[in-house]
Amino acid sequence: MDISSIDESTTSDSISITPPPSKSPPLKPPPNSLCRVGSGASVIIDAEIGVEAESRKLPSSRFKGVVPQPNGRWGAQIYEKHQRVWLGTFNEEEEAARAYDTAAQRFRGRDAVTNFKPLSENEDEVEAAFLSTHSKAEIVDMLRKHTYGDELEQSRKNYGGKNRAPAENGGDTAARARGQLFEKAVTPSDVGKLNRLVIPKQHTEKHFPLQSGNNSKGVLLNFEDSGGKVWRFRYSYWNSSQSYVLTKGWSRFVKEKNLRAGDVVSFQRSTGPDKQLYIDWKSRSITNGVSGRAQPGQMVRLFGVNIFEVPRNGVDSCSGKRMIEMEILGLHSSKKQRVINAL
DNA sequence: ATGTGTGTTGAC
DNA sequence: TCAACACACATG
Repeated sequence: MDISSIDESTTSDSISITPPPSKSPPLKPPPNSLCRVGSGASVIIDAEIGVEAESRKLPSSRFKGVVPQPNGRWGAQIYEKHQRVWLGTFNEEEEAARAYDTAAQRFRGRDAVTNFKPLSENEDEVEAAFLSTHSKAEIVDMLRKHTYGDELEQSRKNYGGKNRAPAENGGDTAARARGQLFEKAVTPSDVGKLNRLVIPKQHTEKHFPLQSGNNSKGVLLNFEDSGGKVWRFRYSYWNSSQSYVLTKGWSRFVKEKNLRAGDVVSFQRSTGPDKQLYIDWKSRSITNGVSGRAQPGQMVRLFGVNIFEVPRNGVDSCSGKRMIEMEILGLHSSKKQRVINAL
């Protein structure tokens, strides 16, 4: 694997790569003259003569960036700077072709020559935004893991406002990229004296590793918050209530973040090879003007510097950031609260 | 044992 | 830049 060598230069700047002058995308698949029979060794049938010829030769793909594999599957690859970037292997030739298309658009811009791509140009804005907010390495990683479609879908769902994270600058976002696992609006008991957070069952089964027989005492999970602070929670199953819960460590989080019933905690997991877990939170509804909290449109200032503008359109992903900004500035939690109340 | 994806080469 | 080919080596 050589993803690490992918350099990151064309991200937020407008596409400067010019398409090949003589070609006009999209590439249309040529007539189906080759038949792939079964899997493994290829058999090429000459349709004209009707003679079946055994051949060790692998069938060429009709698609750009797609190469046959010895076992009948298909590989996708793209070249950049004298180097091949492997995009993974796929069961279907078309699947590999789509992977190439995606990579081509990320590597070479919207006008890149592709196999299918410009078929649906309407909803492409979201995908274009998605591509531009992920590094090449991340996109390649998704393609190789066959998770690109899911990630894109996630991003569509989260596409509520314009407060998307800014594009990466040095290609360093590979370690930061994360996919949303789930969110929960915390209940009064989640932030009360029970010192636990109930994780909705459908989410635990989908996202969290605990298997009932496996670990009755639960496991310790590390979550990183937006300020880079790591929180360790015990994650376990409570037979009494038949629920999955975060216990030890949770109350400290509630206290430091000053979580209140109705606030939303969200969990993410790194999309990269490391499976780092992340936790973040946002206020229930800033527009409701919960006492002691910032109002919409208000500029949060600290030491004379504008650090955060409270969004006017209700809850969004930035609403917890004042805490984080203060953490960066090294304030203790008690002081943080005082600063907030003073705002 | 199987399959992936890299090393390599030569054409375009 | 690109795909064809062979096969080292990763994977289970």
